[in-house]
Amino acid sequence: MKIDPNSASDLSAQIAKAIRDAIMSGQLIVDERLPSEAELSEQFNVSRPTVREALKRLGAQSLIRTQRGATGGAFVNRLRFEDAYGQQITTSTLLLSMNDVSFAVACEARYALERACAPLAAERRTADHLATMRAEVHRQSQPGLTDEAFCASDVAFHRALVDAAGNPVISYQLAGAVEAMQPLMNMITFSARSRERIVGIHGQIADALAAHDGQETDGLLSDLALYTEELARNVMDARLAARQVD
Amino acid sequence: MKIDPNSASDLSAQIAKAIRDAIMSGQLIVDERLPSEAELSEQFNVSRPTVREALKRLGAQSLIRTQRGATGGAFVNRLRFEDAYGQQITTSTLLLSMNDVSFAVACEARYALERACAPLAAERRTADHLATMRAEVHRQSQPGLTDEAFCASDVAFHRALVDAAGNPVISYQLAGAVEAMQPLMNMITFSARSRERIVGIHGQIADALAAHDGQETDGLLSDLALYTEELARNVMDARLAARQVD
DNA sequence: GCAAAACATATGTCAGACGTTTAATTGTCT
DNA sequence: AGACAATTAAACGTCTGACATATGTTTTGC
Repeated sequence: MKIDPNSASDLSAQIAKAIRDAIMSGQLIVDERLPSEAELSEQFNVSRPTVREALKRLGAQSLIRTQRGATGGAFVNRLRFEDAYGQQITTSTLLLSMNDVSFAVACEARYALERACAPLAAERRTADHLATMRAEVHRQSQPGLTDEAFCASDVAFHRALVDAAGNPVISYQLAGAVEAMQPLMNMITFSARSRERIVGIHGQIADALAAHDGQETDGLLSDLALYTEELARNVMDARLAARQVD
Repeated sequence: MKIDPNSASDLSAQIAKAIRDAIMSGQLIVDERLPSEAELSEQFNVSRPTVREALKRLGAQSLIRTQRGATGGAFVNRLRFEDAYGQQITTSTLLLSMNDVSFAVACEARYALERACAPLAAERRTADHLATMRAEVHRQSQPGLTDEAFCASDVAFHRALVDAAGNPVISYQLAGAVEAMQPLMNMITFSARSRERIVGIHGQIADALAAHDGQETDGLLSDLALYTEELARNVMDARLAARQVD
């Protein structure tokens, strides 16, 4: 682990990279303790604040955790799927909001990926997953629900569907696609009729999964995708019309 | 943007969270300049090093960039898909290596998601995508290629397939799933016969995409998934047998 | 009028110090 | 001897103040 003091980039960035590489190449293993900040600053020939900045960078990526106290220090973190979810969602959300990704593109991605786990979910769904989905369907059917609460429940429903596939890698990858859609969905105002239709499809999806029918699930998701895009198109058209009146 | 000095967590973590929330909620927009470090340290009532640690955390997530000099400072970064790829791949790779994810689970996830973009890729593939895939097929068929080079070419082939779907959100989400498989694949020793079979399927996939045949593509990916898992199983069995002889 | 020098501003880095947390050690009392 | 309390030491968390460096702006000099 060495750094180049003459390089253009920041020292703290170089140090962070050196340690990150050591972790990814297996030179540093899970739960291993890094040298103390004082020792690292000696090794790299930099000051302690610089080392600390590097460690904070790694901490932000959940690559290390720090403990205070006598036996404290920085430890290589076992990166858990749950930890990674948050980052994945943050990043996905920002990517969509900062890159003018159209609703259609985001929606296509979400449903394409979600349909990919339909057969697995149909095969492996547990009673727990079904119960979660039924509960969300029930919540969605209650009148007086705000649009935002409706969307949140929608997300919860679809996450249960994805989790039902029983593959943590898939759940992780799709967390971003599903959750990042929520801010976009929140722009839609759901009429009582459109809610009814969506909740109806959700119920049918739960039924299909209960019957272990992957093809039916896939078809229903396809319907839902088409309907969601239609709703979004209507909203956009209405806005465009309103703007032209101004 | 306020922080609680009595909270259990670090001040720098709180400050980072406050700024991150401001970015995600739209209070800070792309390319907007944050107050200088000195100003922030006054606002939050902390020292400059503490502010700097917070900024480094955000920098590690590509949420901000910093510039030195007179008109320098920290700016809200436009998060681009390309920037996010790297983080996505790093995180996915570490998740697989640190959580005892079996080859079968990772493989299932990868092909399930990849098959999801088969119909889109078949519809939208450009001549460019086809050319890239053909070139990789050609490289893979050359004798004398190391196993690692073969795997790298395999990844390049599949990325071209994913990109052919023409949906940046899908490309981003799958970058992790596809690239993170490479270290796992590298553990497999590819015999001449198994390479021949894989390259054959790759060629057929390119043909199917050229013919805009999504269903055929999907079926071929399914075949490839099954064969890859079979290869991995053989490797595992061989290792197990070798260990029992010891 | 224009080029070069000086200036102002902001980040990057350093040095040293003090506070706080935590575990291990030591010491004392029962 | 054993249990509990006090001390100590190690490490991170934070602060202060300073200097170095990069860079845009202004002023100066010709």
